[in-house]
This record gives sequence, C-alpha cells and structure tokens, in this order.
Amino acid sequence: MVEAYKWRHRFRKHVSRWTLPRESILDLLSRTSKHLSAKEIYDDLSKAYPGIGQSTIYRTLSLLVQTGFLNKMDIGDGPKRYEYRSSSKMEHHHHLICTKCGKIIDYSDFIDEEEKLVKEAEKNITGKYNFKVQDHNIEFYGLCKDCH
Amino acid sequence: MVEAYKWRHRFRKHVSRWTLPRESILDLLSRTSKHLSAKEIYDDLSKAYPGIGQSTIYRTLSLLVQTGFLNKMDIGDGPKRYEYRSSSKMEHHHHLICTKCGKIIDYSDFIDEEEKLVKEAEKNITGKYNFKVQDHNIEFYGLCKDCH
DNA sequence: TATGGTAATGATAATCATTATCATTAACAG
DNA sequence: CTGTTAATGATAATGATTATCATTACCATA
Repeated sequence: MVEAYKWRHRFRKHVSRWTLPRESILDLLSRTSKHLSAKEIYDDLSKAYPGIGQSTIYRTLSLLVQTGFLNKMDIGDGPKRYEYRSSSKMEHHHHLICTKCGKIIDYSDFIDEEEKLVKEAEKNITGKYNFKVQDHNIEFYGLCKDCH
Repeated sequence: MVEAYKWRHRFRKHVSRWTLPRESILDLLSRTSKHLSAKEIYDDLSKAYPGIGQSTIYRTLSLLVQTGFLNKMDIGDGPKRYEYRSSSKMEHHHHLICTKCGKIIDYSDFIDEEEKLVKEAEKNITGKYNFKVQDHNIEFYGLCKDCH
C-alpha cells in the first residue's frame, strides 16, 4: 500500500473520507492488469476483509470512477468491469476483446494515427451534426492467441 | 409489410418458422431509425398486438441478431438496444451517443480513413498479440445539438 | 384442406446485476 | 477525546434478461 498516502491526499480534494474499503478496492485494482467485475472484487476482498458489503463495493466503484481513479468498462453481455487508471495506463488505450473466452487485452499502438483520425472525425462531426465530442471508444473483437 | 415476403424467404434458410411476432418486430424496427430497447418494442407492439409476450420479444430479438437481420447495441447503462440492418444501413456505420439525453445518432463519414486505420491496426494486432480481429466498434460520446 | 409433429408462444418464476433504504459504525475536525 | 456526520453493511427492491413448461399454431404431408 505504498500508494495509499498519495491516494488519500488526492481523495481529500473530493471532500470524502479515506476508509478501509476504499483503500482495499484501489489497492486490488492497482495491483492487477485484469479488468474486474464488482463480484470478482467482492469475492477477492472477502478473503482478506470478511464482512465487506456488496453495496460498499458498488458505491465505492462508482465514486472512484467519478473521481478519476478508475475506468468503468462495458463489455457486451455480463457485468461492468473496472480498471485502475495509473498515470502510465492513463495514456490512451483501447481493448481487444476475445469473443470466445472473454479475455480483454489492453492495446495502445497506433495512437498517433488514431489521434489524427479522431481529430478529423471530431471536426467533421461538430460541423455536420453540431455534436460536441467529449470522448471516444474503439474496440476490436476477435479471437485471442489461445482461442484460434 | 412490403418486405415481409423477402424476410420470410430469407428466414427459411435458417430453418425457422415465419410467425406474426417475428414479422411485427422486424416490421417495427425496419420502419424506424431509432434504436429501440426490448421494453420499447414490447410497449409499441402491444398496441397493435395485445397479448404478445415479453419472452417472445427477447427470444425473437436474439434470433434476429443471430441471423443477421438486426444489430444489438450496448450503450453504457440501461438496456440493450436494437437496430434494423437494411442493405443500405448495413454499410458500415458507428454511433454518436449524447451523454446527457442518451440520443444515438448514426454516423458514417470518414469511412475511408477509418478503413485505412483499422486495416493497419489489424495487421499490427495480429503480429504483436496474435489476435485474429473479426470486428470493431467506434463510438463518440458527447453532447448533441439539443443538449449544449 | 385437413391433420399431426413439433417449433414457437405467452404466462410465470427464476436469475443476475445493480440501486435504494436505513439503522449502526467509524473518520476525523475541533 | 468527543461529537458530527459520512460511510458502512444487511436487507429489500428494482430492472433487465433468461429458464420453464403447458398450450398454441405453423406448415410439410397426405
């Protein structure tokens, strides 16, 4: 929990209390490269922290997304998944999603070309649809190395 | 229901029976440019077709997606939404999603540039991650003309 | 154009993910 | 240390979707 001190102070800016559930969830997600669901987080934390409530997981996840500590991801069917936004991982990235086993791979190549396309598209969208772009999302679906 | 004859025959290839619920759902979705949820479809059809069951809506939607008549879309929170795949709309398109009112706008500009980026990305992904790309999805989030 | 085999339907219950409620607990400012 | 009040955890409630199963109705065939 080396990061806890930094988290705590960053958190205070949002006028919230620093609690054990909050630290545990952030700690767990910061240590894995996996994209975990609320249930998976609950099951994992329950080992070291028996008695933690599911409600708390959901509430905390939602708070941590709002305050920019986590990303919430929506992968087709199944529950929402969450990933830690580290300063390095915060660098723009997208996902490769295996349609067979559901594995999610982070992908951050071709960002320059993507940036160019997105910029151009945004200009176009704003002009044609009068739509103010705030964010975008790109996903590739297919078969991972273990599934084909 | 001018299209019904064509639908019916296309459907038969999948060894399925052509029924009133199936025709009604396809008819409704082919006549609107909206992206409807199962509940919205149920509410609408119930007027002209009282007694239709919710189960049937879900089952039929899933079947129509499998057989390529419809696209299933996943827009953040809230229920899944469905759109008709007409031969013209089947042309590759993506969505602009308003983060305030939830409106979804179909968007099909810059397809050439996108195609180029995607092709290049696929090559890269295959080489680096040994991931066989089957499909992709691009979404822009922001504020529509009514919301800003 | 009847009819029987069977796929499809609709009512209902069940499941899964998530949110709401509320009494109890614990952060932390003073 | 202590009081306030935000956060927690147990529970119920909601919303979307899937499963079950007896009944209905497509449609191939005779």
